[in-house]
Amino acid sequence: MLIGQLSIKTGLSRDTIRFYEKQGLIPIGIKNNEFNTYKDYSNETLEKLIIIKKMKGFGLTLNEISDVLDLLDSNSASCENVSEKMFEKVKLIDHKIKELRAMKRLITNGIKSCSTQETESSNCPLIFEDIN
Amino acid sequence: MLIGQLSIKTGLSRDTIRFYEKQGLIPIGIKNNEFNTYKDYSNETLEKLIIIKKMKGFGLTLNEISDVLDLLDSNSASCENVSEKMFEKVKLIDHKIKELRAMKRLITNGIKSCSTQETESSNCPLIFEDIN
DNA sequence: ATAAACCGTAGAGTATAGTCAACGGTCAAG
DNA sequence: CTTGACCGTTGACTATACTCTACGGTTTAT
Repeated sequence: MLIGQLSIKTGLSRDTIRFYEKQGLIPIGIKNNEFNTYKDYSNETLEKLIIIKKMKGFGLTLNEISDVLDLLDSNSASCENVSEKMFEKVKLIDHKIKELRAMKRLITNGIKSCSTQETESSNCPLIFEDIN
Repeated sequence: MLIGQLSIKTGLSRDTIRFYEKQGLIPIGIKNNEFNTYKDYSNETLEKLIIIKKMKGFGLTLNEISDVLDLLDSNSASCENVSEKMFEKVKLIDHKIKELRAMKRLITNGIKSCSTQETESSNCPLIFEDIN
């Protein structure tokens, strides 16, 4: 099928599909018409795009999605292998959450030490004092 | 002082300092030597750079830091105003944490439904089935 | 005198994930 | 037969925060 059909069926824009094509997430469409330069895409490509959409919904980056699609291509997209990849992502998410919580603690501690000062000063210690 | 001194005193690279200068976070150094094109930076600029470093430690973006420095420039860097800015950031952080937790839930639910299947299939439902 | 160290500017490159515009060929409908 | 809808490619642009290179002038030390 042509890229327009792919776009309608997936809800992805043509530009986005072409971008994924260029990134190697989906195979390059085949030009098999002797009268034009239109590319033809297979049902497998459509399925890959649907998978990409789902994985994006999980918050995976395109690189991470690429890894999952590689499993598919090597016929090793078993629950075990896929779960493993997904678990790696969960660990990354946990790490980011920890970072954000540390950041928040740092700031709220700063605010606390700050609000005990008189508010009239235009030299708030939160920005002037050494890192606490 | 010259940029090299600024760099030594802050631990920021010259390139980074020049980048901040171009971004308007610090004022542009003044060329006041008639024999060269070297720029001179004030102590206020040095202090701003130190503040930038501290705010980066809090995880603020350069845009957010710019807002804080603006408070400083308008002589309104009171605890109240600074705390308000910081609290905005905390709200953003909370929002991101929520997003990440939702992402994690989605994935772990997927993994759970997946691991109940036999692991031999190379068509893991986690990537093939409709979004659950 | 010359080499090292420093200063300046402009512009390209990094990663992420597209989006948009320009330009040109093709296909289907009225 | 022409208009609109579709297709292709290339390249620029968005935001974030730098980093690096190239090129050329200056200052300092030996």
